Amino acid sequence: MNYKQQVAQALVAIVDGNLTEEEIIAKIEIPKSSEMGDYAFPAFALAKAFRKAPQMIAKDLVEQIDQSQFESVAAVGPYVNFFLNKSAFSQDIIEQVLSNGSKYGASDVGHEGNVPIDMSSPNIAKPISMGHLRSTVIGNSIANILAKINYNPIKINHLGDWGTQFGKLITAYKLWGSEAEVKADPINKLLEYYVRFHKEAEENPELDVEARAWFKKLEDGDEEAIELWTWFRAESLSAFNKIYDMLGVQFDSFKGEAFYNDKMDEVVTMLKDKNLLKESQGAEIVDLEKYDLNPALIQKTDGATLYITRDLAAAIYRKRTYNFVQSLYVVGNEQANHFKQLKAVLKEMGNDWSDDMHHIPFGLITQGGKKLSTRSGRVILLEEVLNDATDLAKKQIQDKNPDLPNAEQVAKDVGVGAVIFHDLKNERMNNFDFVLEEVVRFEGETGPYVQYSNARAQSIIRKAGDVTISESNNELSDPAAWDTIKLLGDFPKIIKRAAKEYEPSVVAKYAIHLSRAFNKYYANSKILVDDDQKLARLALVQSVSVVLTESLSLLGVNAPKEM
RNA sequence: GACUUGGUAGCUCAGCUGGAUAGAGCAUCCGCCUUCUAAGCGGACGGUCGUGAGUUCGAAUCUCACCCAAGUCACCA
Repeated sequence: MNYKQQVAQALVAIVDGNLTEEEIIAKIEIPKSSEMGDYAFPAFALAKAFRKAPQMIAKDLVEQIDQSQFESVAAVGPYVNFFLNKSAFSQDIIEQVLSNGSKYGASDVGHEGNVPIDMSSPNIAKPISMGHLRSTVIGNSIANILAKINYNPIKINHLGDWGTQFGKLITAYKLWGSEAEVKADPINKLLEYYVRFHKEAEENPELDVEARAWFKKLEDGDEEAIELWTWFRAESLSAFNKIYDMLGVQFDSFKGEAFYNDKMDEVVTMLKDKNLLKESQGAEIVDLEKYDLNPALIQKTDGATLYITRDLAAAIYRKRTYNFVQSLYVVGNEQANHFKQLKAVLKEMGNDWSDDMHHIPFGLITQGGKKLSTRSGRVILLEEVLNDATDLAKKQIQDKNPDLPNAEQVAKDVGVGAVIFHDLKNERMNNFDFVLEEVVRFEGETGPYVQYSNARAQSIIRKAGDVTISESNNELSDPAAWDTIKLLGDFPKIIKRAAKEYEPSVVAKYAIHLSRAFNKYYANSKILVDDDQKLARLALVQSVSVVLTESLSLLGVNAPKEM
């Protein structure tokens, strides 16, 4: 960054006032390959002013420029290519990494502002699927990234713990369930009752009547209904927590839909007071025509409230409770319209802070090209995927490194890491078709590849034995190490971009690039040879490990020191 | 039909605010473990960047139109 400015300052002195420093900075680009230089200035922009061919301009600029602070400056076609001083740059970057450690790349963009993040949000009595995985790991990673630039993320698991399905569930349980069964295997049993209910209700509509009655009881605070609901919720939650533990994700709040039950009347009243509610086809709506949106349906014909009413109450509650600077919703793209409506209604109510609410959408996971759905039986259970991945990692360890200490834990780190990384490495919006062999792959652009690179770095440091790696005197001029060093320098910029775009894949891609550069480096250059740059090389290896570990940590992936 | 996403190598995807011969991984084929873990490294093969116009010195990138796929479109969440 300072370096780019250096380049711009050197240029601004010799362009005869035709371009400002800012304009030059905007034009400066980074060549595709470092063989072409570290920064490049295309001379096209000066062609008109100088009335000369860009190639000539580039040549002239190189002759006039003060080259003292660069390794070299060269004209290649219409470009002026700048090569940084490798020794000084490597010393600078390595010092920054080693002195800051895991805090390298941190900044104070957020000023500790609160950012509630609505994420994961599974439904009680249903298993956590691959779809929830996306919301969970994307939300978790965004939280980590925002914390890194000093926001205060608040991870909210907006549980689906209310609704007519509980009437069905209670009915089913009373008919076919048993306490012992549920205790033994809560999610699967509850799901089984639920599925059976749907099947039998097709032939026996009486069941639906019964279910509605039970839900009514629940709403009215009937003791037995509440007791069952509380129990189902607790059982489900403890099953969910098992999976969250595997993923290494913690939440700051589990306030779900039920929590907002007594907060919706206020919303409806507010809407009425502001004359926003209109009657339409027997239901109460908010007209959003001026936003080019469909009307928001606030109250059904039977007076019951809907999803959006609950989300309005939740949004208002979050503003009051956290006074957020941003409020995020990590929810699938298929709900894009809903969030537009939600923000529009809040805006209509006079809440300008609705501009600080952002829907963070993500693409669909399909199987065999088809949408997953609980009802059709196309479910991929996250727990099974994580277990399969861990088992495969275990096999891999037996194969490659049978004497590895702590093999169980490493297998978990690698297996689960592979699954999480696979989900985060591509842009959120991409859809992907679930193929187990793809998700738990350990080679190529994968989590384990990054973990392996870090483990190798750690291994080298171990082998170095009793040496003291210092923050200073790390002037590496070796061209073989150059790409790695430059990538280390990019890390702070990468984090800011990931935060701005709410895009963990930026960090994941970076981790792959750094791993690749480092693997290439140590595969061809021996680190542990006794010469005057040995300590500097070790400092670089240590820096790589610090940044890889931190990158993985931002993604929510562990970085074992040995694997 | 309207709106939202997306359409880059056989497959999965990168490509930052338009710029130098369009890059990875997987798959296929070949080479490298007597030297820091081969979960690695190197090489080969492979692309009219959906199509057609336009803006520009210059377009995968910006504008418009069209084609294709997925998703959404008031009483589920």
